[in-house]
Amino acid sequence: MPVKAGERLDPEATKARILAAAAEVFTRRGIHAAGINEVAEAAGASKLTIYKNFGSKDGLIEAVLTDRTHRVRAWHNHAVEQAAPGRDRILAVFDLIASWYAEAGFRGCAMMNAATEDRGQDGAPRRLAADHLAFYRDLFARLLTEVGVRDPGTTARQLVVVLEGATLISAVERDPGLGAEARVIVETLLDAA
Amino acid sequence: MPVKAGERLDPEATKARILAAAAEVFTRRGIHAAGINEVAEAAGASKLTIYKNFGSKDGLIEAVLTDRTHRVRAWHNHAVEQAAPGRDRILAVFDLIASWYAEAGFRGCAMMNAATEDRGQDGAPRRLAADHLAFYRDLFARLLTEVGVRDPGTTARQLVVVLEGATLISAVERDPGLGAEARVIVETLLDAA
DNA sequence: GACTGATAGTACCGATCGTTCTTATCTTGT
DNA sequence: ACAAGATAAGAACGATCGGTACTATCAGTC
Repeated sequence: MPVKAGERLDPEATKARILAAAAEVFTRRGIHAAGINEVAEAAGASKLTIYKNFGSKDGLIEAVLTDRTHRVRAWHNHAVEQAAPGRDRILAVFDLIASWYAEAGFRGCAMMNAATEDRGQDGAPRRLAADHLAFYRDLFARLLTEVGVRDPGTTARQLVVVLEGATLISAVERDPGLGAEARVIVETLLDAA
Repeated sequence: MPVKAGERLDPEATKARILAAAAEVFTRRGIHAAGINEVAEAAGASKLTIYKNFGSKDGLIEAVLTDRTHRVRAWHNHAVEQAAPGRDRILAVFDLIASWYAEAGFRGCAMMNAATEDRGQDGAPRRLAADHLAFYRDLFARLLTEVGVRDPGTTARQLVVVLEGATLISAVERDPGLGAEARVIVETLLDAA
């Protein structure tokens, strides 16, 4: 048995490697459908290491989703700061998601997918999905306040509906064109706000 | 072992009973998470009968989704015909889904949920989900043509984005209020179209 | 150079999965 | 009365699941 263990002894790197592999496998195959063995193989890790680091499959799922939502938030915050203040900052969010839809292997929003797979359960996935939606709502509300709309909270919720609707349909139909469509809807809603 | 088999010998009724039970279990627990045993128990049917009627779990899933999309289509077609011609017919669709969100046990759109659970796969769920979206698109396009908007196809796609976005968020957040929110968005889009 | 800690690989466990099969019971048609 | 067909109940099967245990191998430390 050729074994070459202990190759990378940085625990943090190992953990990150498992997280990245799990995110990829969960996205591509679905959380329920993917097994721990599959994640372990994709990560080049043993199941022992996965359970040492994350305790259980649910722990791994929660860690993957938490990591994902933080990355997405940082991603949007950065893109918004890059854009010129005003209406462009709102549209920058939708430009970003339009490019996301066009990525190979795009399968929709990981948080919404996980919450959907869980249906009735009130576990971490649903909580993280709700938090994720709240992030978008707060981000939009802040940007809408900057441009001086009358009711930022209401319009922000509208934009979240458009964002998630376009994301879902783009994933189901494999159509990156939803990004452009969402942008048009958003411009209409901003004009009316 | 008290056994009372052969009680209802109407094969069609048995099939319908299994379909209804499977739809309920799949909705409440998720398609992957629910097992055939669970469906059989909920239906008061044996696994033999399920496999005789539907061949496999995939066959049952496809039958449940097909039945569901046909019911939803009939439901919307009927509601639209009841409403006065014109803009009200479009809003009637969203009034209907608003009441749907408020139903106990609402868990979102069965077709989108099934397609989401399946992720990458190109099986029946994804095809049925795409067909379901196409139905909404065609329905809206027809109603929008009636009210004489400039580009019915484009606006129809926008309304589908709003419908599915509101449905997804309402399911994740357990908030029936998304129905009213969707209606406001739709009115704005109609005003601009 | 022995010790320690992290790891890969793998066998293993009980549970559950989808699926098939057997048996007994019931209804219907003759 | 009896045969035929449908069904419920549930045992059984192989596969796979989440999770654990064991072993061998490596890097770094003393």
